[in-house]
Amino acid sequence: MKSANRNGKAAGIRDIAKALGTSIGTVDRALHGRSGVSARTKARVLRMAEQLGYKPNIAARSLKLNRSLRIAAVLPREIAAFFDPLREGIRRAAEETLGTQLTLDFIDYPRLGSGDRAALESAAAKHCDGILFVPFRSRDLADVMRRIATLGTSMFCVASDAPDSGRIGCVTVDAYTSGALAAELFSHKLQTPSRVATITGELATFDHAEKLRGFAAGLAMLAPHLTLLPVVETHERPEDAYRQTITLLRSKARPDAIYISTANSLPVLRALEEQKLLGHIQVITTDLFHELVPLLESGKVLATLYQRPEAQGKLAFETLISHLMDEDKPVRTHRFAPHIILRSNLSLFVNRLGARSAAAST
Amino acid sequence: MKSANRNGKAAGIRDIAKALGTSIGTVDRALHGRSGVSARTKARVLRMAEQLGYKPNIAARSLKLNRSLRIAAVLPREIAAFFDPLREGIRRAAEETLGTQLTLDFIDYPRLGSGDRAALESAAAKHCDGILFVPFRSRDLADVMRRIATLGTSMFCVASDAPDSGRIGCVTVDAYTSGALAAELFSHKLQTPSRVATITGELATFDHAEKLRGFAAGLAMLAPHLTLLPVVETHERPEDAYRQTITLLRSKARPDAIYISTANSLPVLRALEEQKLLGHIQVITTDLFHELVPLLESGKVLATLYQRPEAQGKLAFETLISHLMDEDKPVRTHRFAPHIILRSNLSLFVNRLGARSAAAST
DNA sequence: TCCTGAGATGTGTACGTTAACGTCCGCTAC
DNA sequence: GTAGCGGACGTTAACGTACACATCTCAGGA
Repeated sequence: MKSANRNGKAAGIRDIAKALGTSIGTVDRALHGRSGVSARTKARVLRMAEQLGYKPNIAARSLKLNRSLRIAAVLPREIAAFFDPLREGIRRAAEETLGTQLTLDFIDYPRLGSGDRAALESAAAKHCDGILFVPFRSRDLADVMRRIATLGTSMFCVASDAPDSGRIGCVTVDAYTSGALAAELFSHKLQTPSRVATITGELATFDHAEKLRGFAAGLAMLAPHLTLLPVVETHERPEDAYRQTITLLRSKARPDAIYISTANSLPVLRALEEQKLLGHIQVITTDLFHELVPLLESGKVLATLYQRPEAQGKLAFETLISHLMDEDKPVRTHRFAPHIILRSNLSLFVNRLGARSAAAST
Repeated sequence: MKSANRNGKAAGIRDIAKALGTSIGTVDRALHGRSGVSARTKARVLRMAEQLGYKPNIAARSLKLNRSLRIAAVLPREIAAFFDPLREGIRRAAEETLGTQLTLDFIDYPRLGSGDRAALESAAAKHCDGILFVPFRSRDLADVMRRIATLGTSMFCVASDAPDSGRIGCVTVDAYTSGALAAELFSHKLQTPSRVATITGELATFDHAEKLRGFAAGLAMLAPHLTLLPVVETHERPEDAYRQTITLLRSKARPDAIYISTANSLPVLRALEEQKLLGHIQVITTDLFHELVPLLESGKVLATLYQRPEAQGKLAFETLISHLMDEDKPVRTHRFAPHIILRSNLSLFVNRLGARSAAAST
């Protein structure tokens, strides 16, 4: 409305200078709070800028500054169903980033908990401006993280948080809520007294512990008729997960429902299928991948809590970049609401897996 | 990786020229497919560009081109709980838009179906490059839309679709899925034969009809034990909604569950409360606003299907802009997955309402 | 009185791209 | 033979900003 004053063109720094009969150098100094301007002149410039509705031209600025940023994304290859889309989200966000010449390196390591430290070190050796990574077993990594942070690299967490590690921010699903949602869904579906079990990855990972906390709290509040069995911790090892599930299913206190709070749910589902219990035990899983689709379609899995890896990657990257471009801008840590995927809305999410569908089938 | 070849700086148009011993003018013509370059030279330029990993500097381009776009967002004031955040999403997206000097006009009209045509005309009179708006009763508006579109203004739909209206794209929640989700949630909660009712706004609005189609299909597929009562159409008039609900609740075939597929659910909820049926009849609503919060917290409303107005606004704006900046880029129409809000994840969404909370209470 | 230094202000260049304009050259029609 | 023309290419001036540098002013000490 008022931003264009005279002729429809937006006011620039030289318009301010002209209006004040001063030079663009002075205006520049005043606007940026640099030294070398008298208080009086500075005030006049700021007032005139306000009056003309001055908005800096970001294109011109970033052309002039011509910054270059180097970002590394240190992520595990496994679980691909989660980390591939997360990488894709980062890649897409990077590609849409304007105003800076940026180099994005993906540094992969085999699995969560295996090679992450080394990968982090090698990323640090490249002297990046920022590193995106997953703080699995956060306490073990906190020292490395803090060291890298003091070297001037901004550390940013995705997929799990690591409080008190020198990280400048993080983007995760709200883990507590994930757990609570699973509990609430069970509370609606199971209307008679039942036993529910939880199978998790690594309790030393902040977000996994949070999920279980949320689940237990949700059960306590919404479903007093549901009994929570002791947690099963798989440490993300498929064989362990399978064996522990078999043991669980053969135990006297066999659960009527299972909440799998890690994306590594396949071994558990395999055990359930082999014991012919799929469809008889209510199951809520975490995240989405192709093997899960038919199970959701047939109702053998009640729901899955989708952690929106692509959206996480995108937002994490954008937040990190925005911090690097503008140091004093406060960095928020974002907590995503997980998507509840049921049969009815499954198709909307399967489309996103589509691209990889062909690749997976070869 | 390979994008920076010699010294770490990315290759520019003049690097290509230098490498080829030609001029930047020629390179520019070749890269943009303009006339005035021989086929041979053009091929050499393109090859060298590829080889050097040339990426155009968008900052420089947009600085030079210095385009200015004028966008109008034609939206109703009612229902504020939906359209205020939608506006906010548009505003925020506009503010983050780089590379163009844009003017964004918000043109408001009282209510859906009341003043929308006039508002649309007044927006068209401003000769905008693009218009964002809500095609309520799409068939009635199709002729206006087509006419404006032929005048060179790109029409873009939010919140509902209007197929075959000359619109260049749209962003909505997947309405069919919304309805199907409501049905699925009821199918889990109501495990004995029951009657379910639907209360909608305007069946002539594409998305409202779709929701009911999805709801009916979901019931048929997942819950044969649930009987669907005839639809109640409120035309978004609060008094009608209230009266019709009272009639419904007093009828012999009183429903055990109600799906309200319009954001205008307050009159219905008031009727339910007055009849002391809140908590006894399962209710699923659409969208989120402050009055709904205590009802969800207490379990009197089972769930609400959140249409993510802010995200819709943001994406709609971004898609429209991206089309206006780059004509030949194909415009996708986006279908959002609605968020299922239950008690457990309510807090994550209430935070977004927070800012308006204070304003609403004054 | 002149010199010095510091603070205040003006000037000019560069960032990479675009597009208007200028130049060269070979061809054709007279 | 030459004027006219058009295709192929080179040159250059912007776009708005940031910053290094030049210039100016004025106070204070020698």
